[in-house]
Amino acid sequence: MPATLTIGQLAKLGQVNLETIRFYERGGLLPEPPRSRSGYRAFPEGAARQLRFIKRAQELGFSLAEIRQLLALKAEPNGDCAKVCRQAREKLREVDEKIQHLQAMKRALQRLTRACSGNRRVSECGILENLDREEARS
Amino acid sequence: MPATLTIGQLAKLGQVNLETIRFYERGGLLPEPPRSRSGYRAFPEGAARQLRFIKRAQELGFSLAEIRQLLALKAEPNGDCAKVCRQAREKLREVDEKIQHLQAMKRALQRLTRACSGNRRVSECGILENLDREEARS
DNA sequence: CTTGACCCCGTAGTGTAGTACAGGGTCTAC
DNA sequence: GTAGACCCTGTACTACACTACGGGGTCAAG
Repeated sequence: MPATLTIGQLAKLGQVNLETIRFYERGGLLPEPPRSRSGYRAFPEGAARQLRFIKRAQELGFSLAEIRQLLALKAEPNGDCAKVCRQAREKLREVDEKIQHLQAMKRALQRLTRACSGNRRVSECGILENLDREEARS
Repeated sequence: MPATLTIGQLAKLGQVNLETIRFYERGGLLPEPPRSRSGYRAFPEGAARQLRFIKRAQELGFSLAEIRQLLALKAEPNGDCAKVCRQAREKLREVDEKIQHLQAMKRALQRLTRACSGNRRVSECGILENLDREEARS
């Protein structure tokens, strides 16, 4: 087992498309790896860790731009982690906001589905009437 | 006060960009309006209602493609509204799923922010460690 | 020594929902 | 009669995160 990975091996390991690796490299999310004589990328084991970091941060709702920032902070040898914490708290706030918003949508949709008996003609459909009405949604 | 609206008037009334109106027209969300001799669009009052319908459905989480379907159902004179209700219930389910997903993200972020005292160096940052770890998030 | 799997690069396309712009015509008021 | 506000068309651009493709080079097995 070699100490380095080809792009295809890294992609398989990280469960991502091979093009995604190149895309991340172009975007500065993965460092440019050394190359073999023939120009093939030879990723160190650390690349798999970094890829995992990216995927995990994504699952938490961080955009690639934000992940770039996190990686930059991580790379500063003597930086303190306060900025990282601030990022995480800010993201938490954003996620919370999205939840609030979706819950409002959910309540409105519940009202609508209750307004619908399901067997009337569209001309008397409570849902369509609601969306059509002059006033704000009731 | 004329019985018809110019595109600019409709845009102002509906609080959308004028280009959005043309975009909706191209996408079949607003019917092509009659034109003046000089080729200006002359929207009937109903266009403002339809625009409101679109915006309201959007607020509920419907995509433009779904709204196109709703409008088609609405236009069928003798259709029944069961399909509309199914759409609404399906959307409710989707919204609920998104909420679940975001709540999982929220919990994970809360764990992370608790793991961070805020004054350590990045090399000991609980958040970065967590994102970096081999195993699934704890 | 050829076949097939893999890799390279650069460019272009996907989907969603718009937004902007260039290069013109029209309409209203002064 | 001309300035300024409005309208027309078609095309291209935005953001986001990829994904695909064309045209080539490389590498290991048989």
